[in-house]
Amino acid sequence: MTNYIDLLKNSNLKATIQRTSILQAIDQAGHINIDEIYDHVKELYPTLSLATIYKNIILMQQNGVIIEVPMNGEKSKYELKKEDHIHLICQSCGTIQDSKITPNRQKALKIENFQIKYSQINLYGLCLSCQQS
Amino acid sequence: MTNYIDLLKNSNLKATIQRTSILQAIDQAGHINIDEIYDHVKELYPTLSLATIYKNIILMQQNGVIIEVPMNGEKSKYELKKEDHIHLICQSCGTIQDSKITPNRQKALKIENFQIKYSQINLYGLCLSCQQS
DNA sequence: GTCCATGCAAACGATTTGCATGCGT
DNA sequence: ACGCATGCAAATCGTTTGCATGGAC
Repeated sequence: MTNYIDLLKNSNLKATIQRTSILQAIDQAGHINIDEIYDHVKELYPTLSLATIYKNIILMQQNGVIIEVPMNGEKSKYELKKEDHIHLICQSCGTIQDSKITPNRQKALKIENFQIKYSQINLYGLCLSCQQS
Repeated sequence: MTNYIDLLKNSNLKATIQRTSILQAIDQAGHINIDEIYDHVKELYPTLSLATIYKNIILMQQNGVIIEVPMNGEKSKYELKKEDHIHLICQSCGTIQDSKITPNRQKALKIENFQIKYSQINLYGLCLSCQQS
């Protein structure tokens, strides 16, 4: 699985144990908010402080290691940076799935007179298992 | 232009002058955050308090009169509820344009095994006039 | 050894709450 | 007249900051 140390060094950040722990928490969860990162990381490093998480989340965003996923009403979640993709958010169970932006989709989203740098697409609804229950 | 009193009554909310002022501020701006609403509304009703805005924003969201537009990094903006649409957000000048979800787009976004209730699509980039400068 | 990162506690700012009064119905 | 809405001030919560110490390079 991903080597968090290299990920940090390649982004010009020192590889501290706090940072690799935060990345691990994000990677394992897929999409996770600050408090959840704190809960997760505290088990491995009980002395890690919330302030450190806040400082590093900002830093890692600036350095392109992670990205913010603003959530309707709730606190933003974070994910490791990867290709642009769509989020499918289940309103019933809360799980978030990723879905690719296919060439077809990309074409459909093209817009005259506006040059797209990146897209942020959240589709809210019901996942398969929640549809069935 | 929209009749804010009816809009409120149809949503089972009392039509107070504070509420119509808030709706007017949102409608005129198109997309606006809490502080901007406050600045705008204070000119018409200097006694209107921030607490009232917060309370009503939550209420009007619950009653489907307005919707939240979560913004990357910044404070959420709000807009009057209307058909699902795409937001084109200029990273240079900050303006937000709306763009329709055409049948073609809708089709491209369809997803197997996920039932979409509503979509939240923000495309970040450069608007025409900022591309030119 | 140097410089940056961490962790604590204090500061700050945004949002929420409780309650007495006012207003829409 | 009734019950909800408002506005103030206080309380609360999330986030940021300053600074002394520790750790990565």
